[in-house]
Amino acid sequence: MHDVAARAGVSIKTVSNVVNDRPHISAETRERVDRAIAELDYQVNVSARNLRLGRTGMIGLAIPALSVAYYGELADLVISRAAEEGLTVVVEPTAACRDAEIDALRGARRRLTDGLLIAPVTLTAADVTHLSAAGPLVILGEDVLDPAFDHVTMADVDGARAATELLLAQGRRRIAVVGPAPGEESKAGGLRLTGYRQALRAAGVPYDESLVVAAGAWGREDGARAALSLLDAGLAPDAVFAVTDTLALGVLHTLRTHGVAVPEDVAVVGFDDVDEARFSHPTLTSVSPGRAEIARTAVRLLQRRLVADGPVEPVVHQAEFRLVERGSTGADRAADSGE
Amino acid sequence: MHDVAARAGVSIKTVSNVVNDRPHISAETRERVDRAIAELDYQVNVSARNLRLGRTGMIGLAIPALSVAYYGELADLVISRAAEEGLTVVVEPTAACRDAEIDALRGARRRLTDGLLIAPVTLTAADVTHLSAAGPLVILGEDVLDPAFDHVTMADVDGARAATELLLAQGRRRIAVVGPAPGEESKAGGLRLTGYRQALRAAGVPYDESLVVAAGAWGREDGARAALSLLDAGLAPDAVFAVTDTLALGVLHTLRTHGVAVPEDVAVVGFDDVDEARFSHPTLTSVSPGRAEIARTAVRLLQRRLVADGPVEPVVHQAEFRLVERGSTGADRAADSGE
DNA sequence: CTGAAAGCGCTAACAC
DNA sequence: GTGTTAGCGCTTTCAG
Repeated sequence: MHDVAARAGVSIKTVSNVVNDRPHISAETRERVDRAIAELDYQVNVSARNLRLGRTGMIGLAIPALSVAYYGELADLVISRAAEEGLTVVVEPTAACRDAEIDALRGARRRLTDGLLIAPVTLTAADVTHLSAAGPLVILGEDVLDPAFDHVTMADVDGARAATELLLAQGRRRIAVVGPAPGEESKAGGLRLTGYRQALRAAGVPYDESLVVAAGAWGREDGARAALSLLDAGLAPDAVFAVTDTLALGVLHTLRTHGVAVPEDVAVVGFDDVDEARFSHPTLTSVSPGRAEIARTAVRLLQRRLVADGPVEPVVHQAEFRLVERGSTGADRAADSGE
Repeated sequence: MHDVAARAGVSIKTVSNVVNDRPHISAETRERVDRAIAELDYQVNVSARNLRLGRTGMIGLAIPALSVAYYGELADLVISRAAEEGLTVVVEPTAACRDAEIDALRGARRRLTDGLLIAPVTLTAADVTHLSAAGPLVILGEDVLDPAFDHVTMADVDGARAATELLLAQGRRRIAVVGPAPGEESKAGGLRLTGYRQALRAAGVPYDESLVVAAGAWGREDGARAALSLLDAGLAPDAVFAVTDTLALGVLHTLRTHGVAVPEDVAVVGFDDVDEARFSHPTLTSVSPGRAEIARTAVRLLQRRLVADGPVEPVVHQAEFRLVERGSTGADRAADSGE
């Protein structure tokens, strides 16, 4: 910067002003400085600027893993939105592990970033003591852990209700649910089960607990196994609502290998609307949780805290969902793929 | 740090020594400093340290997108290896777009990081002029763009040959290839086609160009479409080698919907060994390119440059592949999933 | 509108 | 073994 100033025949302060696009600089001076910058191939030193400004321009994104389709797609969106705000994202995979989530909250990495976006899987409301570690924070996820923090949630209950209503409208009455673990009322699976029950109640269809199958984890194989247990038990459902797309894809697999026609014999709906749902066989009807809106809102809320002087009123934002109908509920599939 | 020094009754320099684990510090002093650090909840200022040291402790990872399974899985591994080296990763999705790839190489972000790992999709050897932008660099990918840089490649040719040999050993003689675009000899598709041809030649099986089907892009739907064109053309292959798993998954889809039994009528092999291959129907035999080794080696090569004083001799490293046999070539599927 | 000087928090010579 | 001191490159009062 000294060199640039010397070459342009101005003071170092003027160079700084030009670089930071300050007003009150004569066009002629600005041009001279710009030329000097170009000639010397000068680039500002980010570390020095950060030191002086007391911020790093970076935010953390703590999620279970990038290899999980939902989070990989979310990360792409967050990175893109953050870039528009001039922010750089550091991804911290937590492997859905409690220690890693706490570390994201309190660890050294936290000092490296100005703020944190975290999608907690294992943390509970009781862990908010850990969250008290200072610094701007936005929580992504289903349940509101502590209303003292910003939350960006999705419409688990309403989305699940809409999915169930679609099945009911087709005359389906024995609608199985795959995924919810007992006792997880406030997590995604539990909330989505709540939406399902609301739809049943509104339609006057009795709730049959034997049609609810837990799935262990949320992988394809868990869905396949759950569907198998449904078939083996002779429960003869005429529809399945799986609380995630990966589970639904596993369900589709089992139904296919057992000669059950989808959607004729059994309709299937998932949740998440991952890319793979557009290409499965049949294509998968799913609740799109508004990933783009979630990413956008999360970055915006965090940025709001970054630029704020004083304390900021916490916000809970729920993204709008959309039910995307595809082949697994009999929708026209012509637009879905090239087949 | 001043406060810590004051409270511990030592100089600021001693605090620095303790924090950085320097030798020649009496246990007693160290303990006193540690206590003061804990009491004051002191954390080093990363920006200041970086400014002083002239480095940031961060590396970039430029890949097409995290939502693409292969790259999402790779990113998880790179982040984990980098963390072991004390490095923080900044992911830069390029959307397989030329401008974004050049920006990763020359843009402002480059100044923020000490080094860059890039998986170029559009850059060619001619673009090495852009690569000349200073700074440690490791190139991930199939072809060697410029031997002046470190490259971490995978065994495209050998892996494809092994895949083809497996099919030949089963007596398959009409082995279709899905994916290679004409004129991309040095890209992944072309290299994998080369391996296929080597295997045919070694087995004395004539190369039939009509069995090679380009696929446009590398999505599931592209594979489905390519398989359809094979069937429509009445080419009656008894096996398909798809140059990526996503293509292979599309191929499986089409075969299934057309009543072609896999592996009885047609065996299928993919390349990449993405997680989804373990759960498809049937499970997919695939060439595992050694993702873990690629991630490990790439981080190691970059770190080598980061710590080096003078110039470093460039290295080209090819990861070891492994052919993973699954249901789509008739392997025992018992271990693959819970079904 | 531009210049001079101070200092962000840390590390590394160099003395003691 | 430990203390003193001089910057790393930038932004920013405060003068002019």
